[in-house]
Amino acid sequence: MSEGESTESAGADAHVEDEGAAITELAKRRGFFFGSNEAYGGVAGFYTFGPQGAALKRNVESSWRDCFTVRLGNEEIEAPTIAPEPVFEASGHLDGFDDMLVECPECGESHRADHLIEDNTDIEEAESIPIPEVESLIAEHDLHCPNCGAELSGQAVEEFNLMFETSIGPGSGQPGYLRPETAQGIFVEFPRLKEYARNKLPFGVTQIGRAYRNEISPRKGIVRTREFTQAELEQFVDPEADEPPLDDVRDVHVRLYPATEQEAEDGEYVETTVGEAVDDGVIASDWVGYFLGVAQGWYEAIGVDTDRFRFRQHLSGERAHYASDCWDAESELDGVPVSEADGPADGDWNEIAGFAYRSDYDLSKHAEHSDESFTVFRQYDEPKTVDRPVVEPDMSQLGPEFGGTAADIADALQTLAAEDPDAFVDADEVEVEVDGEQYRVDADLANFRWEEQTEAGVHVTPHVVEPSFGVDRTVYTVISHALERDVVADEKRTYMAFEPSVAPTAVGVFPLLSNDEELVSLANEVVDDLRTAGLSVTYDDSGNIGRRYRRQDEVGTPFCVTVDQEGIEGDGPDTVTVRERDSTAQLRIPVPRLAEELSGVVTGSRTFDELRTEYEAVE
RNA sequence: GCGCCGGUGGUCCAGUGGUAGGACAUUGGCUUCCCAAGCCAAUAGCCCGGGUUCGACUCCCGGCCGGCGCACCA
Repeated sequence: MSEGESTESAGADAHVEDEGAAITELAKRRGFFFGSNEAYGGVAGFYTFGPQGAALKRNVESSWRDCFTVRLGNEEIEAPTIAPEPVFEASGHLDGFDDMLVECPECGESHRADHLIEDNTDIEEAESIPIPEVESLIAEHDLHCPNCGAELSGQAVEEFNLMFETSIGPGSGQPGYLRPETAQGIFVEFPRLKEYARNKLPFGVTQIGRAYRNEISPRKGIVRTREFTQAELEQFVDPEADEPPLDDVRDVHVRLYPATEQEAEDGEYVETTVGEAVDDGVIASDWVGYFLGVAQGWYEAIGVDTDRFRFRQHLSGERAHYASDCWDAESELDGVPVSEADGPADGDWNEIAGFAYRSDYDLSKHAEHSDESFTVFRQYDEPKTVDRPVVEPDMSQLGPEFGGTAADIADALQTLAAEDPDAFVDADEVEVEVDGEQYRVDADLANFRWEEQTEAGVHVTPHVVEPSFGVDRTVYTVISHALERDVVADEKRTYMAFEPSVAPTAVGVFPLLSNDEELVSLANEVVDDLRTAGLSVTYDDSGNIGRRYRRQDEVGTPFCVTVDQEGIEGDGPDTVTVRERDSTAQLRIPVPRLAEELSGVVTGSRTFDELRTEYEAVE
């Protein structure tokens, strides 16, 4: 918070004190989300979305789908949440998701054993060392607790895998794991998915689904849980041939926090456009830049406050070794807008999405570990004619001479010809190695020659660009950024300023008087009309009218329809009043027009301000 | 996982070694009302297990849950 700043503006922009507590309280009371299984004491890291929260989340997901699947022309799949062990051996999660913890006997601090070894010895990649060896390494190098200095030698190293393990089938079955990310479900099926894309790059596959991580200590409510929803897009591209439609988002404004600025003393945001950032090399990958632009638009559409939002680049140490560039979308959750912060370090910033250029890492890994091919064939514009070294070993001679190893020797000859064709030229004998043994083969038996071959194209392992969204955190952000307080008719009001398109309920309908049968019956007709039009509608006749408005304000219902006596008098069609949440302004609209007009403002094809020019204001 | 603090109706809190009270919310009635109005009434609670005690929501121990700090967050 900057000094000397005026705090007199107590309007809708004044941010809410202790926002986290306010949201938790509201979430429980109004049914957005709450800790699960409270009847049995609860378990940390699991949350249930109540009626409001589930609807909000559903709308956010559907908006994501519309943006990242439908509008970008991608395909969505739904993979299982459990996969057998080999999948995670290939993906690296079995090793990489393993934490080795050693606890200090004196102060009780837990430390990553592999980090201790890496920090205090010349050993790198200590993560892959087996536990018993790690224990002896700690003793050997006489490692001490970085916190209190106590000796760690002799302490047990505990293994902690962040994946939930299960067994598939009866008895011990085969080991399986709940997926720690949805992405592998797409990568594993790539050989089939590329067929559906008619073997043409680029193409994108999306998935929205649950993922599971057995976090040591889940915190911050819904922001970090053990079961959560991801929305991921895996964009498969030919690294040499494919370019994103960058012009679509070239002018989109973004707030960037590059690694260089994070490392600088007085680092600042770079306020720029996607186009400029890519041109200047601030964003290294044009694909990543493209998706940042698409995402920026989406976040704005679902009501993320751009003044509490940024894209932060991963520092080199944070980045997976195969990822050439990686940016996170981050939202601020403490109620501190960028315009009021002293600098980028201010505020409570949380990762809500990651955008990574993952190269061919994922597909190559699965190609290595499985029997499938994870490539796409790229045809040349014109077939190329090339001279290729060819060997055709004479097996009728090699067989009798080398017995069981003859086939391996033939393979070795093939490899040698491809790698070092000169070894065959003018040679009487060639030497190959099989299982560590050297074999000399008469060059004539190899039948080496140069052959002219026609190549129609190459097999390319696609690179993957991955925008990956945490849905629950996004929902929390939307709630946090929508929370507003103001004063209406001298009464304090709390309301959720959700975008109409994501609001859990679109319209509240009330009869002004609950004991007037005429009003009640028309109100019920209106409810039917609006529901038939596809709107999510709630009916309320309990308590006075102001109370009912406030109930809907608190769950962010953007429009309320009140059926009053005045509207059913006279000769013309019945009319009702429509009240807009944020301004509390009211218009009188004829019932026959109601469904169409409200559908328009809820889906965003019209605005309430447009309606204001067409209909009579109330009061 | 370690440390500190906390856990009382739906929510937010007060309180006591002899089992509890407020505010708001909710429901019904009256009022017939366009922004949490008024009146009457109702529903609803001491996180779990063990110990101490004649008696524990209260004190002690353990667990679970939450907040904060450390660690962790591919």
